[in-house]
Amino acid sequence: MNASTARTKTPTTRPRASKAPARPYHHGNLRVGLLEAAEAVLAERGAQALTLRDVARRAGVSHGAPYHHFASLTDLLAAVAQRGFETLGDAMAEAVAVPDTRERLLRVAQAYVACARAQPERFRLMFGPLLASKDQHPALKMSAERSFGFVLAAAVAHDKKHGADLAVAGWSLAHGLSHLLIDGAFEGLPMKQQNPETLARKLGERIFAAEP
Amino acid sequence: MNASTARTKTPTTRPRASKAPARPYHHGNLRVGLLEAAEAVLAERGAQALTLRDVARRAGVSHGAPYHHFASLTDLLAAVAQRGFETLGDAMAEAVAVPDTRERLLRVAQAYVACARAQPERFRLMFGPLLASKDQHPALKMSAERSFGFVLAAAVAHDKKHGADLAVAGWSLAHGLSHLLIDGAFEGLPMKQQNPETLARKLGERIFAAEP
DNA sequence: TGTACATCAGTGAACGCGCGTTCACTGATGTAC
DNA sequence: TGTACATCAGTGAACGCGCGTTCACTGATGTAC
Repeated sequence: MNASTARTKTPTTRPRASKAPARPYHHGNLRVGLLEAAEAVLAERGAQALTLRDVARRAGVSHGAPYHHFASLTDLLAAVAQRGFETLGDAMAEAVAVPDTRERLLRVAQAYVACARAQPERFRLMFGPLLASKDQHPALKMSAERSFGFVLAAAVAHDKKHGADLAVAGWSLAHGLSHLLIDGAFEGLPMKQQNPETLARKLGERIFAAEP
Repeated sequence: MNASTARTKTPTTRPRASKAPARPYHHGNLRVGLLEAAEAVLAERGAQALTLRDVARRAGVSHGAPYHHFASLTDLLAAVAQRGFETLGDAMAEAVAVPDTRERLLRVAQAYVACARAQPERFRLMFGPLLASKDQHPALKMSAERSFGFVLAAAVAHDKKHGADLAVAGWSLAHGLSHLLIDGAFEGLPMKQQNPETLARKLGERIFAAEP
């Protein structure tokens, strides 16, 4: 209802010597606008309830407009997931900037869990079946591999010999913990309430002691 | 294809003096038939591509028939997920039947991963967002809690003091590993190819050593 | 053993719905001269 | 600075589609007598 109101107050044609048009014919940066709208819808309703038309509506644009920027709904979703992996990768890059290799890994796990908790539905999308075939989305695949690279590198730096095992263990732990947390699986459990990222770190510590 | 063949061999309707009717009017056990059809469709296409009409088709029945057994599509899916948790719970019950508490936990982890790998799409459904609100499906919730109970009990039996932590760590590890395995996330990684359940056990061992 | 009848478990036509996608179009913008 | 024109980025009507669900119906089954 306020969308139409907002539109009414503007002449739109001939912006020249008039006020700033609230709704220009051209969006300006619709690609990004759509991605942001998609993230908003995603957070509200989840990936399976997300439709192209919803996203277009949210971006304040007709439902045909997105096709000038994305070939299909799946393409849009892949782009959203890609942004998610970029965010995750950036968080990991920051987490890794610490000298102690053990601390590095613990912080990577923390960052992983924090990312999942910050945008649960996006996290689900990133790893969900909707985009299971990442080969069809090379840019998405690259962003995902970048994130995974941080985990592996940190693990190898800590333990050259068992690096791969350590990486898989830590990654699985962080991944599983993230999923279970956002699913609320621990809610009925007899656990002292604690900050999830602290929990991630505490559980992560269990993984190191196995070194021979 | 063999379903119709199998059905052919049974008379059912007025077996009186005629040939065997290939398609009796009544299915006999449609509820179970629908669940099995749903599992087949699920395995082939995944949960988001699964439709009630598909399932009915697969079960060899009109698309209105399921409503005599399930109130809605969601109800059907919940029932499928419930069966999944029952299977998982049974596998855990078996895994747990071993005296050594440490071995017990390792075997629970193995069972968890095996269950996920046996029916990946069902696993996704069980933990996916489609049935996120388990409160609306009490039977599903109970089956799920039964499985989780095995993990917790095994962990507490091994370490009364840190049982909850151990349970959460092991459960997260198994859950994450399962997810990543069925997503094929490790495929491009420099890991020696190994049996996933063996991997589960190996990683699980890392978790114990942290005891003070 | 036979008959009447209530109940159960199917059928298949119909409903409205919102979706993804296409298309001819038009308004806005940028560039060449 | 002005004009012509190609190109870009929107609009909104239209398409066909398959979906979940409902409903009046009918065939099959079981039970009471």
